[in-house]
Amino acid sequence: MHDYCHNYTKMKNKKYRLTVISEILRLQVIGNQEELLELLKERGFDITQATLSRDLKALKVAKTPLSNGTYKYVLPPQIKPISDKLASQNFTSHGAVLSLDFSGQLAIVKTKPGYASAIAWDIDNRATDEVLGTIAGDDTVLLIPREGVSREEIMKVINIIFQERN
Amino acid sequence: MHDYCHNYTKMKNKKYRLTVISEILRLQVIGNQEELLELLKERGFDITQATLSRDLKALKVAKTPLSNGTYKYVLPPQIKPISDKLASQNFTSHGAVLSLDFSGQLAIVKTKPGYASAIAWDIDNRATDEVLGTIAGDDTVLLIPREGVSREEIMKVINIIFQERN
DNA sequence: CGATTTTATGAAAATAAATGCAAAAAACCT
DNA sequence: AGGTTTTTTGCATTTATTTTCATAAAATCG
Repeated sequence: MHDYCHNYTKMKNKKYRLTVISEILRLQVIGNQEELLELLKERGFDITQATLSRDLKALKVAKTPLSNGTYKYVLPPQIKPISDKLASQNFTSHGAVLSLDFSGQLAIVKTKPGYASAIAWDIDNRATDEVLGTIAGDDTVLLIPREGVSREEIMKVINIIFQERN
Repeated sequence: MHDYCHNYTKMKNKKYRLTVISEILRLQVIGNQEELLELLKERGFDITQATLSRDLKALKVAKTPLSNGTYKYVLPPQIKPISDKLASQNFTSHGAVLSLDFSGQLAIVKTKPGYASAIAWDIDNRATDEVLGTIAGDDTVLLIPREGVSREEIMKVINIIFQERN
């Protein structure tokens, strides 16, 4: 049985908290974690600096120097979400990607004829963390994984990007 | 009285040092100041971490989390006045080269969209000693270093060829 | 050149941030 | 529900970064 009595004052939902953190950072200049911690407390999030540090890491928030000699935590540039909507709008779900194979440190993506450039573009834009770069022919994409990224990780991300609908 | 005996090995010029720091950060992943300090020492800059902290602040270098769980110091986005662009004769100083990374024995040069072929041509022609060949996509150049050529050497030559003017 | 002001730097101290580890909470099964 | 696994968190501590303060070096000026 589900618990209908969600206690919002005490809510410890990480996802929600991350959202709130993003909002705060978008609207005001935060120079250190203590400061942000204070604002979060005001909003009912009773966490420690350790957790906040992890949250900021998860959000990929960077600490950057300002011209006035202070610092500011800044959100990463908006990343295109890998949403179902997006996925269903381009060929990603049209089966343009035929196969993925590996040879040494390189990966080869075979596509339908003519699709390689388009597929490569998708990969470049949506797997920036895992992929160093791509080079497209007509029906083949050469994919260079970032050093230290495993084959599994590449497979996973390619799967996510080009997942078939059922 | 002026001192004519400038000791270059011990050169403590801030401006130059900042340039070198920028170069390093542009080309490799630095996760903390100690690490960078070490690289600077190798290059003859004998400074303390305190100074480096100030340097990074001056350069507005941000510390940002990576998806692999580590951190990276990143330079602020390059702001190029249009007048500079007009004044330049070739891509070399247009900032068409965005990044240089390595994976195994290969190097990947990311460029502005459409620039890859041109950049590849420049590399082919000006780094014949270090580079065996290149393959260009749209915004990615796959660079195959000559056997025995180190990453450092590649970084160096790419830096020389595509150095930004101030 | 001296005197004065500005800038750069190191050493040490103060802050800030990251993390190992254990425990608590939540999510997942049968 | 009861057992199991995964995720989240706090605490304590480590590690990293920033800053203060004193001094040295460089630039400025009369």
